[in-house]
Amino acid sequence: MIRLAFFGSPDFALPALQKLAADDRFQIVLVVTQPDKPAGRGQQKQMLPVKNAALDLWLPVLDRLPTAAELQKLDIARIVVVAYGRLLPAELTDNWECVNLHPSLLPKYRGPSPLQTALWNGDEKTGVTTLLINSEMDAGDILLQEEIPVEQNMQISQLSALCAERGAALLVETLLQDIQQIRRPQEAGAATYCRKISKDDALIIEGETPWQVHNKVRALGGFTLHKGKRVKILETRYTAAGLEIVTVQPEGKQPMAYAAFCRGYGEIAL
RNA sequence: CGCGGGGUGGAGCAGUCUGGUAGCUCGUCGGGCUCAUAACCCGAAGGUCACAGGUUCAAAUCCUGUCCCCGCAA
Repeated sequence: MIRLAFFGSPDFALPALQKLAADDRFQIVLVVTQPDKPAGRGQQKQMLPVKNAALDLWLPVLDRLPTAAELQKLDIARIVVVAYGRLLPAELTDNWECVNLHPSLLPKYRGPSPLQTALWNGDEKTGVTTLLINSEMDAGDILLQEEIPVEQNMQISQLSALCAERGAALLVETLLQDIQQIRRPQEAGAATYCRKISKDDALIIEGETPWQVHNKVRALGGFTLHKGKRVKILETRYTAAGLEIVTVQPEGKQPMAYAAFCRGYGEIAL
């Protein structure tokens, strides 16, 4: 049984956590996650998805970074990192093999928003990569990689769920390999980076082509201003005929079909 | 106590400030026109105006309380 520490925070990390926890070739001896944050309407403190899931699985949870000394006592073989949310300190990466799951075809899209960026750019394929963590973000040696095709009308939620699932399987496979045997360095010159997404990126700008609008909507959840109100464009469909708005949500209102929206508010000019 | 919007026939909205017996664009049903239609014309059904209490001759509308939904932000 391979003893592991699992670092992760958001939904994307859940399939990996659950798969590893359910597999009796592995034993998760510690789950490390980000501390609870005030979130949502009302600013109540809320547990992050991984913390929640870990508690459900009766796994020990730590919501701060452990020191090397603390980890030493647990006698772990490896650290597994899936969307933890911050860089690991050198005292951890130097002393353990830290296996990270990254949802892109590295060295393409190093950084915090590979899935969104791939959709935003309208890429036809993306993928999942397992790699060793070093001191530079997403730049460590690649272990295993798998391509995933991206359909034209795929939404970020679907792509994310798909990559999380495939990634979890890839992670299991990786952890059973002889890591020193399969590691190969990234082609540094081919590296591209994606940046952190901000809410303003989702604003649909005048002059964008239908294809650009579509990609923005499915990647970031587009919004526009209509008669002074903010309107989210939740779903669009892109076909040979052009761009079709499917679902929309005005601020303070329930999501609604675009046809229904038009009855009350009039058509959106893009 | 983070900021804010909203709950009106099946859908989306107007009406609320300046109380006076419910309206618009659709949908549904019936009829008509047409070679035909998601087009056009005529007609019909369908609403406890979120809930409770209060003010008033009179409340969707003003006051108080409750429930529910949502946007921002983080």
